[in-house]
Formats: sequence, C-alpha cells, structure tokens
Amino acid sequence: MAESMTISEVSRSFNVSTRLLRYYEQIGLLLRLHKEDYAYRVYDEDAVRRLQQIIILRKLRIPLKQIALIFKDNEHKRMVEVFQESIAELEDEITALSTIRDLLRKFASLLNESLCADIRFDLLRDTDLISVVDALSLSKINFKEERSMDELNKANENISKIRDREVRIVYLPPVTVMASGYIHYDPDNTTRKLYDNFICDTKLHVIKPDIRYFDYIRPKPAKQQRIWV
Amino acid sequence: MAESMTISEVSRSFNVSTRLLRYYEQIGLLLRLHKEDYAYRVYDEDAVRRLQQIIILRKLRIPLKQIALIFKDNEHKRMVEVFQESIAELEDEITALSTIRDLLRKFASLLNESLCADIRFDLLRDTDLISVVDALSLSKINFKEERSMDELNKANENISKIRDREVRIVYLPPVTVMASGYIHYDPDNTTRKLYDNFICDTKLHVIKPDIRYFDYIRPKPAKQQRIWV
DNA sequence: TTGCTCCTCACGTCACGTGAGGTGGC
DNA sequence: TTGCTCCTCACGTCACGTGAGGTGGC
Repeated sequence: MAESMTISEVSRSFNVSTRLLRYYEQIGLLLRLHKEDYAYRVYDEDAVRRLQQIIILRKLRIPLKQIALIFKDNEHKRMVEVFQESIAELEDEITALSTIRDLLRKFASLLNESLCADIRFDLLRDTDLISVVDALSLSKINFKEERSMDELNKANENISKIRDREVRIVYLPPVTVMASGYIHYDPDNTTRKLYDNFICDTKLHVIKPDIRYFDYIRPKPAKQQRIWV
Repeated sequence: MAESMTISEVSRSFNVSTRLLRYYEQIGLLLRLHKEDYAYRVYDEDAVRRLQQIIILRKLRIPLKQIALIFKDNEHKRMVEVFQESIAELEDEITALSTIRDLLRKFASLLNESLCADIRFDLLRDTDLISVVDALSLSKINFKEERSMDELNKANENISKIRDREVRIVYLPPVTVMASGYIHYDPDNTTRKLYDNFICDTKLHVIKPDIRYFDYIRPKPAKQQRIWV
C-alpha cells in the first residue's frame, strides 16, 4: 500500500522538472526517504502530498520562504497571515501595473497621433507625462517601503490631470456580472417589470442581498439594457 | 555651456546608484566621454539626457533589452511596438494577479470560517478549489506560451462554479467614471431630465461619443442614481 | 554489454545591491 | 599627507533551466 515513487515518476505525474524536485529538497522544503546504499531518490506518500501542497501554493505565487514558514510552525494563523500579506501585495501590484498600463497607452496614442515628425524622444520630455512617471518607483517590488503607495496615488492624481476631458481614473476590481439588452418604445416600464419579476421569481435579492441593479439607456436607437451586479 | 558631470553628481541628481550607471555602461546602454589619462567617468549633456530617458522607460517597466532596441534602430515604429507588447503583457499579468488574489481571498475566508478544526492542509485538498488552482501556470511570466491565457480563462470559469450563487467573474479594467445620486418619488422622469439637460448643455455626447449612460435604482429607499462612463 | 535513469556540480537568468580591496585627485 | 572620490572585480539575489560529465541498475 505504501507506494514509493522514483523522481521521474513524480516529475511526470506533477508535470514538474526533476531539477525542481532536487531544488526543493536542497532548500529543505521537500524530504525524501534515505535508503541505505541506494543513491537514488525515493518519495513516499507523505512527500508526494507535501509536493502537491507546495505546487498549489507556488501557483498562488507564494514565495518559497513563505511556504517554508507555513510548514515550519504549522499554525492555522500563520497560513492566514501569509495569505493576507500576499493579497495586500497583489493589490498594490495590480494598482501599479494598471497605472503603468494607462501611461503606456497614453504614450502609444500620442505616438500614433503624431506620425509626421520625429517626436519620439520629445515625448520623453513632455512635462505633463513626465511628472506622472516621476511619481513611479524605479525598484519593482519595494512595496515594503511605505512610500510606494503614496507615490502611486500621486501618480494616479497626476494622470487624471493630463486630459481635461477625463474626470477620474479609478481601478475597478473583478466583479460578478450578469447583463442583458432589450429594445422597446417604452423601455423603462416594460423591461423593468420583466426584470423585477425575474428577481422576485428567483429570489435573487434574498440569495444575494448586496446585489446592485443598473439600467443603461442608449436613447438614439431606442435600446435599453439593464445590468445587475 | 557644455557642462560635464561626475558620476556622483549624476547619481545624486537622478537619485540612482553609481552601480546602476556603471551597469548601464557595461551593457552598452549609456555612453561616457573618454578623456585620455583620466580613469574617472565623465558624463556630457547627451549622456545625461539619455539616462533620463532610460529611467523613464524603466519606470514603465520596459526591460533593458527592449530599451536597447528602441535606441538601436531608433524608429518611431519600434517604440510603439515595444509599448504595445508591454501593454499586452501587463493586461495578462493584471488578469493573472486578479485571479490569484480572488483565489487567495477565497482560501483566507474559508480558513477564517473554520477556526475550530485543523483544516489547514485539508484546504489544500478541497477538490473545487484545487481544480481552479490547477488551471494556473507554475511559471510566472511565460505568457509567450499561448496556453497561459486559455488556462486563466479556464481558471476563471472554474472559479465561477465554486459558489452557485455567483454568476460570473470577469475582469473590469480601469475606466473614467462620473456618478451622482438623487432621491425622488418619481426618479425616472425627474432625474433623467436633469441629466439629459446636463449632457446637452455640456455637449458631453459630442466631446465623448463613446459615453455610456447607466442608471441604477434602489427601489426600497426610493433612491435613484445614474452613472455614466 | 547496452541503454536508460539517475546522480552531482555549476553556470546562466535579470537588474542591479553590497561589499572588498585598491588607486587617483584636490 | 589626509580624506574623499572613484575604480574594478566579484558574490548574492530568486527559482529554477540547461547542460556537462559521470555512475548505478535492469
């Protein structure tokens, strides 16, 4: 019953390299059985289970040091702490990347607008844009330094000043959405009733009390859509 | 007029390390003047301007190799290409990080719910959750492999199946938003007119023809809000 | 005996940070 | 002559990938 596996068997079944398995062992994260006078690695059920847990945590981008922490003092609490920290860092990273992406889009559209002259590097002198970029940090993931988020917020404030037609740029996290469209000469009363009935029938407002219910009107083609979230 | 600067002067005025300046020189990105019989580095105006451009591009997380490309065949087109590629990668990264963050939140809340037993590692066996994690890639930024986005979409589909109360999880990128609220016994006709007038007066539909115009009704407290994007 | 699996180094990655140890310039 | 600036190696980072060169097991 207590089956043991060779390194290549483990490697194949988890679709990871043998180098990875040796590396995890080297840093003390994954243990193997030591059979006497037998140099080959042998993995028992415990080791395999451990590996599976490591892989899951790695897919969630938990650093190996944090994974080691979770396994070391194997407290319920520690795992939550590590997760919360990761979540916070991810939030910051997502905000940072979104800011950078917006800036790159702006640079790219400015470049496209001016196909004529060679404004390529003049672009890198545009005072408005540069002031926003300046607020960014050079070091990638130094979110431990408290400054970074302030800098990003500053960058976001500045970015909103660049074009006066834009009101504000915010970050919207992923949400659960359901949407549909409808065309009618009296969309308000007709569709709203349809949806109200649907919500009542399915008891959606009970199942999901924090539901939000929008409708969106395109006056010209006499279309109506409602979206609830 | 043609002032030249020492390495420490440049370092201080741009708030970068001298190591960085030497490294950029080492990889052929930043040139210095070579004075005879003088081993110290001397930077002229061109070099300083170049450094400033490099720093800006680095803050936008353009890799040094791509920056070298931009400077090498200094075509307008190349710069746009590099930016577009970065934007696409950022999109993917943001989606990936958002997916991971959602998963971590789910793990964390499940851990908090079950303070009683030691389900810490059982959590890592929850088949529903694991099936979602499995769809994630182990290697961090291998988005050059086309598979990754498919995997992420698959992960997003699976994540939506976890709780049957949830309909769909999507990623909403940052948008420009303006919103306001209003309370009235006949919100539809009253507020809509107010906003229609505002839009006509400001010619918002002309300035921003891709505007979207939502309204959102909270029936119970007789509140109405409209949001346009 | 022939393949095949497995082993242990060890270098490369990316963009620098951080010393060590030494020399030139005012 | 004394500090100070500047120089050139060179190791460390993070999580492995990618060989090189050699040995054990069926």
